[in-house]
Amino acid sequence: MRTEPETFYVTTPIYYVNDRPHLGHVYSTTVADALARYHRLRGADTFLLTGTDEHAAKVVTAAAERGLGPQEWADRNAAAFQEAFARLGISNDDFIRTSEARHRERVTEYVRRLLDSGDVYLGEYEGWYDAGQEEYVPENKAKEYEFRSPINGQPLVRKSEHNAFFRLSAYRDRLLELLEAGLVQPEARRNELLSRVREGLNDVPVSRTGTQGWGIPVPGTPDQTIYVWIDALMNYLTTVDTGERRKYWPADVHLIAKDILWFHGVIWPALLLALGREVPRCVYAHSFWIAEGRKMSKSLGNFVDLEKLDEYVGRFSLDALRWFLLTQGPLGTTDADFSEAKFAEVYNSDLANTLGNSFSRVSNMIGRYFGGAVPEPGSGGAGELRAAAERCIAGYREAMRGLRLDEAAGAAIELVREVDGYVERTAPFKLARDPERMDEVGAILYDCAEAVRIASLLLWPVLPAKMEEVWRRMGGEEYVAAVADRGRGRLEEWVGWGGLRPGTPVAKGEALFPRYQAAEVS
RNA sequence: CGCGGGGUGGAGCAGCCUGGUAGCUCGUCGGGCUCAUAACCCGAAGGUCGCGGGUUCGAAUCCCGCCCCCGCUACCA
Repeated sequence: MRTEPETFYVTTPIYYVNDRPHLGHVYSTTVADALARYHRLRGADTFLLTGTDEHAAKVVTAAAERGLGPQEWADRNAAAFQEAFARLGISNDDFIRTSEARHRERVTEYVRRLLDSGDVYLGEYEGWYDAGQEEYVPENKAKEYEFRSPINGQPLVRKSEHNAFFRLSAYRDRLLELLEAGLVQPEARRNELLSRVREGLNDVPVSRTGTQGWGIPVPGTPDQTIYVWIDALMNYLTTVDTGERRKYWPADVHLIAKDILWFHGVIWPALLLALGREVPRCVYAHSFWIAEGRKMSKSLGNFVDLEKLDEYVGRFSLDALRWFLLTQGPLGTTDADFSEAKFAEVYNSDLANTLGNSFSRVSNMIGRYFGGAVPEPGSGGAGELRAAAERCIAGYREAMRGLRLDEAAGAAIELVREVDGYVERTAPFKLARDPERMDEVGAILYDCAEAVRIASLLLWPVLPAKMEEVWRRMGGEEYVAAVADRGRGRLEEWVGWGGLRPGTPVAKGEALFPRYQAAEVS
């Protein structure tokens, strides 16, 4: 027996505070939320972290354009993320902002330690500088653009400055070991990093100058600021590096998108090695959403923004949005398309026709034939639905272990489909015409209701509000109470066959997911 | 240039590592049922598995070459 409860720590990227929240942010965060909910449901001591990355140089300029100080501007935008996530029911346990004292203090401490150990050293950085953009252009990119600014075509100049460097090169072999052991997922992403790391690693500059006081100073070298990326990565550790929370480290999953894989799969683990801290168990990089078949970009102006998402929530419900994101999203290596037609199709097929309708027909029959109370199970022992439930639970568990949320949801919905097939084959509505056979009808409906109950538990991480509604309608107040306010459940015990008590009142209620009829265009 | 991923019925995907009936969801067509949200159940049509070679008794699967799309590589999760 365990004495300490098992912990589960999952993070989202911290979001660039100059951005307005959009589908990408919502997706990463929703995936992390569903994972966190699953682990809470099964009883793990879970910590879900999200937040904002605020020390970029462009924050200063964006703020200045609006006549604000960087902190003020960051405050406003961070609030927009917090509000958005609250409205979307995200169950984060904390929200870290890199401009907060708790973060700044610990980052300073980590960097001081790295300076002491020699993993960070002062040196000279020389490279191709784009004066117009006030930034260095990487060697290969500079070459590609024939040593002219990719933005305005002006010649790049050779420039050098004093910088702090991180001795990344020293960690090549240990990084390879970690990657080979499966640190990064999915496999395709891991292979990308493996081949790049095998080619060799350079030490990387980890400080900047001229940040106008915005950022975290390098200890002992106050004219230097810690490079925003390094500062940002450390959030995952700073937030839980306290007496109370240290039990959560190392993180079980850093959930990210593929564009920031290099920092999370290589630089961050190396920094942790240098700090003598454990590395995360998994860095999971998902792919991107495209919108209506086209890449989302600022130039096309086709970002699926919060307003658009709110519109979907209004039309289909928040859980429906979660369902679409989590079952159709780009968790794997290919990008996924966010399209209205696809959304409506998936909604009707999975949620209205299968899940909602199945709950509806089962609860209706219990109402009609048994006065709305769960009948007695059959004496001959549960039949095929029990076997189906056990199979689906096993598939679900396995999928969750591999972070395959779509597959986990699929396993749960499969159980609901089994209920439909079972009702069709056994036809309780026909048997019920014969008063002699009501025991038989009861046995069938008990199994159906029990399978629905089990499916609702499995589906909760993805569809929390709607499944809680199901629980309220069929005597699951215990579950509702347990998971309220980030509470923990006992999934393994709850999904055991026979948990549903005969006599429990079952209410049919309003349709859980009303069928969606697209507006007719004539 | 290089490295990585992908190309499978109308759509979206699985299968490929560990060769041997091409599977799932949706859509289409036909039938059934009536407890249910015009839902549910059964059946059918529809695929030269990007192209060309090769290995093999046998290739979607292994090997070689080629074509196209995507990522690393403005902006972006």
